[in-house]
Parts: sequence; C-alpha cells; structure tokens
Amino acid sequence: MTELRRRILELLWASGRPAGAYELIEAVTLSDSRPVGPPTVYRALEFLMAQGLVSRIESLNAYVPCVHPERDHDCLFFICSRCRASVELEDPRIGGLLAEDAAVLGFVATRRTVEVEGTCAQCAEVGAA
Amino acid sequence: MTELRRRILELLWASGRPAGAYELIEAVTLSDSRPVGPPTVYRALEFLMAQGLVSRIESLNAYVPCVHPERDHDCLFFICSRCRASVELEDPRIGGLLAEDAAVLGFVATRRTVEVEGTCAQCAEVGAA
DNA sequence: AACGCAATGTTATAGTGTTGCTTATCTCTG
DNA sequence: CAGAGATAAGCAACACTATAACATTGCGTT
Repeated sequence: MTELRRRILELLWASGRPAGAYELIEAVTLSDSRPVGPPTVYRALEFLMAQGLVSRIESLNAYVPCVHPERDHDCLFFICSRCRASVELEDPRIGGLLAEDAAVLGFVATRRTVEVEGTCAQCAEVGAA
Repeated sequence: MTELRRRILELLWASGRPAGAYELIEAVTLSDSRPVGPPTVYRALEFLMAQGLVSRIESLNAYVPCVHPERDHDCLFFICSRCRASVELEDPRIGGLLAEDAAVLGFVATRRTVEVEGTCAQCAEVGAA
C-alpha cells in the first residue's frame, strides 16, 4: 500500500458514492496540486480491486470502496438512480444460486457482477411526498 | 421495426457472441456500403433494448440478442473470457432473492444486471486437454 | 401544398480506458 | 556503499465507447 493508493482509497470513502476514474484523477490532482495521469489512477484502482478493497460498478463505470475488505465477498450493489448512492450487500444465497447455475452449464466462474438499479428508500420517500 | 433495426438485430444473431457498438457500425456500413454514424446504431440499440429484443452486457460494453424476447425476463449472463461467447439463462430464484433484499432496504428496483465471468464448458475442456 | 412526427444522417465532442516507454524508488545482495 | 532487479509512478499519445446538437428525409394527414 503506497501513498497514492491510500489517497485514492480515502477519496473513495470520502466521496460517499461511486466515483468515476476521471473524478478521481481530478481529485488527486487537486489535493496534490500536481497533475496525475489516467494510467496512474487506473493502476491504483486495479491494485485496490485486486486487494478486494474496491469494486467496480459496471453499469456506472464507477468505483466504490468495499465494505468488508477482509472477507472474500461477492459484492451485490443497489444503486439509486436518483441520488447516485450505492449500497453494498452480502447475500451468500445469490452466490449459491449462481454457482448452481454455473455448474449446470459446466461453467467455471471467476467473477460475478450483480447490480440492481432503482430508487433508494430516502429518495422514494421524497418522491412520494 | 424498421429496416435498420432489423438489420442490426440480424447482425447480432449472426455474430454468435456479444458485439460492440462499433463492430455493428462497421458491419452495417459494410453490408450497406454506406457509412453509418454512431448515433444511428446507438439509437437502434436503444430501441431494441426497450423492446426486450437485445440486452447490453455491462461488463463488456457489448450487446446480445435476447433469447426469450416474448417474456419479461431478467437476463442472467455467463460470459466466457476465453472464447468471448455468452450464454443467457433464466433463473427466477435470483430475481426473487434480489427482490427480497431490495425490500429489506426499502429499495425500489427497476433494472437488474447479473453477469458471471469465467470459462465455458468447451473452453475449460480444451484448456484441460 | 403545408404541417407534424418519427427515424435517420452528420459533425463534433465528451467520457472512459489502454499501450508503450521512461523515470524514480526501494530493496536485496555482494 | 555500489550495482542489479523489481515495483511503482510519470507521461504522451492513442483507442474505444457514447452522447449532444442540429439537419434532413420520408410519410401520413389535413
């Protein structure tokens, strides 16, 4: 874990919601008053993802810090299309079913992406009011 | 359903695996010997997706024809990272679990993305041989 | 003919991600 | 300490993916 990687992880935590790579590039550049190029940030993200500290949300092209880095969890994201926040959940049953389906196909799974888009509780309330 | 949209859908079926938008642009341009711009193809894809005839695979930035356009199905994709093929499956249990989890969060779901990356049966066999 | 509408065409640009190569830094070993 | 090897970061250019903004076509209606 290097200075740069730590900073990017902190920025992700501070953001409170999925952040795009170019947002991070800008944020690091600002906080460092020194330009940082895309490869630098993408490599740091790659490292953080390999460590399980960060996940990529495919449907947003964005990155979020993982809630339980210690566990080899299968991320499951609920993404609010209104406030752009995302909630990570762990539901081993989903992984189980996917493993079952994979087995039927003779498919060897290496990575799973499960993302649900919709409206979070707070935003749904506001919308109703 | 217009000529252009039908052609794009046919190209997707003919491809046999997820096709990128720019692949389609090129394919249409060739088959038509007339250049087609990105917006044209993206609009056609948008239409086809709205009809449930095509799905987008988020983790590949690619598009595939849906197997069961008639049913309002929740696509579940198994994507081989070796041969680039994808298999679509229907497993209502997954949707059920996701709905359950969403309910716990007070989350109103509108769209689901479930993608499993790995090695398909054929490729696993070849790899083992 | 004149209008309205949906689809498509055209140009430019925004947004996202990668390649290739160089430079720095760190650590190990002699 | 010097030098070798490995890892990380800097940098420039580019490739890929997607959308904005505006113009045009074609068809059905009045």
